[in-house]
Amino acid sequence: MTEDSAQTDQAERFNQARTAQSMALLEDYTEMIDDLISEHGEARVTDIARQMGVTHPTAAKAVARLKREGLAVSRPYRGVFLTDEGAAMAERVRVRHRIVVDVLLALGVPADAAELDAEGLEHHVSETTLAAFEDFLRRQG
Amino acid sequence: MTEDSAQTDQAERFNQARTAQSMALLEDYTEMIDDLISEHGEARVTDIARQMGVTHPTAAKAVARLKREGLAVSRPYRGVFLTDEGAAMAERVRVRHRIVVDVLLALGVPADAAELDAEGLEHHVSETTLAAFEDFLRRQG
DNA sequence: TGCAAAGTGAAGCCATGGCTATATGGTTTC
DNA sequence: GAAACCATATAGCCATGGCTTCACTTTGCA
Repeated sequence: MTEDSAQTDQAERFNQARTAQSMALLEDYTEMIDDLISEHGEARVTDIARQMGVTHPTAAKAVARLKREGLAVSRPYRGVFLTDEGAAMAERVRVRHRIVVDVLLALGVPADAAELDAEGLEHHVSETTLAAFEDFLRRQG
Repeated sequence: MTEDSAQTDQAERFNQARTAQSMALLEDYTEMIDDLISEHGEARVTDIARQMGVTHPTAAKAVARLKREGLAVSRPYRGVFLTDEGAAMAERVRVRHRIVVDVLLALGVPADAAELDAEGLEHHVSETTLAAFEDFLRRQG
């Protein structure tokens, strides 16, 4: 019984980690689109692709998925724009990224490594952990 | 130029985060196999599958990949065993997992959330960041 | 105004990591 | 020793996220 639920728990952890990485792409793209719109007033598929380090078709496919999920809208040969939901996600992601980087810096991680690792880490930080991070940063001053 | 290299840098970060997750599976499986051998003297595909929360064929496919990468060996209808390289990886993963959990706990993350998030986070912690984590834990006492 | 370059879209390929279903090899038990 | 049951292997399917190639708009400039 104990052993059984222990196994289930661990399997659930793995499963959760796996599904988290499925969200990661959406989060990265929404944040990138938000960045591009802020900086250049629009987000073209080509720009998204270059910034993400992938080819145009790959970016286009990702945009299609964002549209399917209701996070973005676009018209053929026009730029990509975020829905309210997409913009909210981008904002959440940005805040979380900032917090993760700040925590790493506070722990003594060099700035470049902090930025580098944060890109991978941020998608696996739960709400609970994020809240703890914020508390920690507040205590640190 | 500045803008160009900035783009390249960011794209590289994303690429690195993507390849990191390709290692994640290997790491999880080697660690799991190591655990099973320690506890039960052998690692059967069925056990691996149950522990990882996947079906047997999925686990078998993963084991095939481990063998291809030189991390594990197995003979048909016999258990799976780690090579020296695989065992070294398992050990590294175990140590890193422990450190990540300890850091989260030190930051005030609840124990269950720490374990849960560590499963996803650990694969994105670079050597540099890990070293900083260790220093931090030493300073904390 | 028209044409070339650049951006976009569509189709089709590959690898990975899931799954189900089916066949076959081991083991245990009677 | 044979049968039944469990473990393993194999085959084939799906979705995702990369890629290349090719066709078609847009756009900008001569």
